[in-house]
Amino acid sequence: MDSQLKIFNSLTREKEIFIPIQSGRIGMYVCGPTVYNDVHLGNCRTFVSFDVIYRYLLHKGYTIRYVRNITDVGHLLDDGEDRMAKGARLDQLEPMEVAQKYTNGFHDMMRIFNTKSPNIEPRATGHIPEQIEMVQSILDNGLAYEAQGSVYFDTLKFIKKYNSYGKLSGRIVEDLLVESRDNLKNQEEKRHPSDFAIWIKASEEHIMRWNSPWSIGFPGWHLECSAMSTKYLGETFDIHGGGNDLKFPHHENEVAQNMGACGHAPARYWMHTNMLLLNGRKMSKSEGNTISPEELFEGKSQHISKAYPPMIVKFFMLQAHYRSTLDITDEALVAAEINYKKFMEAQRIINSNLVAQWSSNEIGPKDVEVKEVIRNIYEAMDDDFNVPLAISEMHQLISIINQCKNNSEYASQISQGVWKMICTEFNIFFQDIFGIQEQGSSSDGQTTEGLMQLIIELRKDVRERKDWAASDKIRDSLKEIGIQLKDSKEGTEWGEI
RNA sequence: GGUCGGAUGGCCGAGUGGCUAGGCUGAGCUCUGCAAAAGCUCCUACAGCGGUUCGAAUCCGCUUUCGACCUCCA
Repeated sequence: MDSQLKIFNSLTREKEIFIPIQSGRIGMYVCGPTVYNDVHLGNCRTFVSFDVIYRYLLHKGYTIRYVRNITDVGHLLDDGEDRMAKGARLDQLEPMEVAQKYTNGFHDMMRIFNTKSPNIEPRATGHIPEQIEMVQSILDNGLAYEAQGSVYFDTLKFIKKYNSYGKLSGRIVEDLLVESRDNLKNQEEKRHPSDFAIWIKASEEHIMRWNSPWSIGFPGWHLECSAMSTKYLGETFDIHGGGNDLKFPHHENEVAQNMGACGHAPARYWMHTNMLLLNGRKMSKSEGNTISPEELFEGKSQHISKAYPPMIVKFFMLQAHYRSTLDITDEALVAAEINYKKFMEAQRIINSNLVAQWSSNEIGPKDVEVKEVIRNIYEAMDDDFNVPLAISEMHQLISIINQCKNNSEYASQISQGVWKMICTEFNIFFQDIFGIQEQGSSSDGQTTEGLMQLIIELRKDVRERKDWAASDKIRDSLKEIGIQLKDSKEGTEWGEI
């Protein structure tokens, strides 16, 4: 609302007041997935985090261009083989088929987590000319050199010219300069170990290859993001995000490339999400310490006791700040599940007219308290998107909602306007900003609702006759198939367990 | 080894130089035919050792310990 948005900028390691370059407009680039394998949960956490950030910025009224790339080329394996090519060999598919398959899978997962699509989702392979142009610009500026068909970024010259290499990731240039790595391919072509390839000549067996002024080859590791962010957001834009593990070398080199080509850094605010942990360690495809989204959803993992549907997993993720690590434990997931249900129940109360009719026509004594809670939610979000704190304030709101529902006298202490405010703001945050939605039910909603009303009606007759045995049998049987009945003075309600 | 970031109650997790986040679990109570839900109450922690301060979990130093990055990784 009125308070100023603060963002923790990785560049300065401080929270800064966010001021967009162009008033009211934001350009945001987030590093997307490499589509040579199924998405893992860690990716999901990062993209869920940025989704909430994106949604909150939208809610604040900004016009945003949100760009998130798909990396389908250009990353080397340890053995020097292109990732996409390796995937192709394993699956006996065309490289682009592999990319498409996993891109589809990624999109499905983003939909399951109810994240909004970026405005542009560019693919690295679709921007080879732009990348070649950028290589040429860097060469023209004297910050790269060609060696046997490959082009390398000249970190020594870059450091001499700008003295800013290592700023983002906190590297010490002197250390970098003495560093030496011997297991790197084409080491002998480099003038210095810290130089990195921006164009790589393809070996004979390399499948993904494009023509260029230097060789038939493919773009370097970090070039795509530089080229595509520049193309769609301009040479300087507002926010650049990604996982913490991309800080070095990926983002550091990205900055160098942009400065090398355009003369200035690409983004004003760099945001990094922290890692999702499993057993206290980073989830990692290459180390095998992982639990897949599907395993979580289906409960098929040694690490968990039961299945956790996507929205519960998402809610679990939101309970930690994006810059904190989050360790997956069964206990924490159980807590998230209970909380999720609590929120869904509150939403149901809000959407019924019950409380509205009890609220006061005049200013109520509780109004101030409610407004305070709502203000706290906004303040939490404005303070570097503190979602967990915002959620804790929403628990206060839920407590008020529940008391209103239980107690018409309590409800009458809140004015109609403020009750409406509770409803509006709760839905804004829960649905629009956190992007939580009802976990899909297996059966058709309307039919179930009708059947349940009938059963509740019949059971009411039984209860009026004080036939508790029959009444309990209905309730117990329903419970066995996952439906919970709740009796109260106002009647009986039902919900899925 | 270098760089960076953590260490908060049974568990998860915010935050701050003094005004005891929040949630989950556990115990008790209210409501209720009994359940369930909800409400109320209780369990009050900041790794250790020094220092700065009227006052530190919050600032500084050291120690222990964990993690991330330094190599593809969200």
